[in-house]
Amino acid sequence: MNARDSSADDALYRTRHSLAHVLAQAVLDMRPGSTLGFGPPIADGFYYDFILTEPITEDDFPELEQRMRRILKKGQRFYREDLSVADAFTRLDEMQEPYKREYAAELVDKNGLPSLSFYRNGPFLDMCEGPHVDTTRDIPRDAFKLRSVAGAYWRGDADNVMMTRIYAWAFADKASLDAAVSAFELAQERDHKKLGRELDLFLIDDDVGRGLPLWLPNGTVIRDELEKLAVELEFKAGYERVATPHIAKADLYDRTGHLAHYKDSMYPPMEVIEESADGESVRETYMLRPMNCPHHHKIYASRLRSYRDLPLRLAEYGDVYRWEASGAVSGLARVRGMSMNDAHIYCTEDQIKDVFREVISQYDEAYRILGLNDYGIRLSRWDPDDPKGREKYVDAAEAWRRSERIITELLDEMGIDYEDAPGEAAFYGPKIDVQFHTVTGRDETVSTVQLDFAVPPRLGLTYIGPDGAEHTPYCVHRAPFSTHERFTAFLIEHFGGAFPTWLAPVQVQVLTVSAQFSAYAREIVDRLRANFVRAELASESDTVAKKIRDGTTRKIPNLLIVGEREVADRTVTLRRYGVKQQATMPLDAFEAALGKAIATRSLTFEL
RNA sequence: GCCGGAAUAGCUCAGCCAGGUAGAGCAACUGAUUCGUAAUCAGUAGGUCCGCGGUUCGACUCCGCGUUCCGGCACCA
Repeated sequence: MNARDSSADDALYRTRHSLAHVLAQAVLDMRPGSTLGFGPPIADGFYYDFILTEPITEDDFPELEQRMRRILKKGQRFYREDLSVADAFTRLDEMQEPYKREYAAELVDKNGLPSLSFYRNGPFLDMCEGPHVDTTRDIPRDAFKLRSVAGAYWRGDADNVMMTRIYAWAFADKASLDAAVSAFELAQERDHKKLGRELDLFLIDDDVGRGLPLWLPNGTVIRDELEKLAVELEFKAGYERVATPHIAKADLYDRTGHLAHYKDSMYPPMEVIEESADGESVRETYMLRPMNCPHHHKIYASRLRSYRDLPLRLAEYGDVYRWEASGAVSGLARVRGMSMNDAHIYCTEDQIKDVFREVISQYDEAYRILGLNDYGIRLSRWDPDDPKGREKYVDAAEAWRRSERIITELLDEMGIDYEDAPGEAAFYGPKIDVQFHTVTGRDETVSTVQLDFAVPPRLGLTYIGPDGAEHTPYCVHRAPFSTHERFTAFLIEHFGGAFPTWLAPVQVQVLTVSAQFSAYAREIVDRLRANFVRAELASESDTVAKKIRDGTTRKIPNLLIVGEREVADRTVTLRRYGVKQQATMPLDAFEAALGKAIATRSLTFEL
């Protein structure tokens, strides 16, 4: 069911898959009359979906686990049985498993299977491909743990019934289970919502609205530093910055096609009525913009463009608003108002590959600076067979094939490994998504490069070619730093809140051993601040131990301790976050090293 | 949006199951302390127990509705 299942024969797969059956048996025992969905192994365990007669909550887990262990103890043997299609259907009807029955019919229809396999262990019977362990005694009783209960649509389709999914961890032995559970708990500590509160980075206030974060001073520093970096990288690559308003007339989004595809996830229209000079009232409809491209397109279209002007690169950290589904909104990761690291590159078809190369190398540079390397590339393509395709994609088969071919060739030429993802394209064209594996165990799209063949012609964008005739440019959309919101959420978790000096809200905190040294401490702070270092003086009335504890809790990267010795020698004692060993050095040397670490955006701070 | 769970001081949480109108630690504030490496001491203040309704002599506690958050699913230009 996913890529990880290729090792279908290995023992752990069989253990997890068999445990799913054991869970189902225990659930049916506890909730007789419930019906089954799917119950596959997954990366760290397994789940099983049910329609339950009575809800199950996490409070039921101890009892459920106990029932499972009892089943394991019994040593139920797994028996496989292959039934003809007709017999299989009859049996599924007898079992009163309508969802399994539906799936069986589809397997037979689509794949033309001549027979279907069933597995029985003890009283439990399930239509299933296998393989399984020999007996439930082969499964370690202390290497699984129920994790959570969740809702999930049957077959992943929101038009279907909602089932109850029970997730569990399962491993080959207790040590692996314990390791996975404690890794999970550790990851919870890095949750950006938790760290965002603890480090005073942002807040979300009900009176302002769901999904509309307010950036606090500390968080704003991170935003500003990221934006500064983005602007530098873009400047070097020949981008020109523009600034455009947060709203536009609804008609514009009608012409681009955004309304047709995304109306439901836009804030509703604002109607205004104005009186014109001749006394007529003129009604106009405005919308909060859900993306910046139409505004940039209008800048492109504001004058006649020659092929000599291309590629033309327009960049803006643009604020956009999207009516994200209530259940999707979460912290900074998914919001309704966001600031996007946007740019649109207008180019000819011949230039597409070069533009992509340039953008990809910019991504490499950005990731290198931030020390990000745990990611994969996904080629997000059109899916011509998608039953909902008419709503999801522009209808232009030839243009889809053409643009996808260009990008596929490019990826191959660059020797980039990618995951092919039909059905993940934007409505206006294919894209390359950078999928990060986050420390909290999720996969998420952080950056993206998109090839848009559809919107420029709709807005009548043209350039004059060498042949003297009008042509339509392509538009490449790119956002290496995603939105400030999502990217910061990602970085908070990546760094666990302990940002490198150049990104840290407070870069240096100076602590005195006692208040009698505060003149020197203040001098240091003033000197650093004069050089735009975010330095501050720690509270005077606390003990040294307390000040160190506070600075460490706030994850300030550099604590400077000054006392009698430092004042006498004009030195500072540097205590780096997470580094046991301190170093005492001349103030000048510290300033020079710090200045260099900040200027080069160093992750480590070499002394 | 859907399924399930939760909401008590700025934060972390106890009290609620068995109704009798709130408690701790940290943070904050005030004072004392001036200290060499992860919590100095004392005091003060801080709560429409998410909101609205219902049951009850009486509701933080029970019930209903709503809001927000969390875990997932769906969605993600």
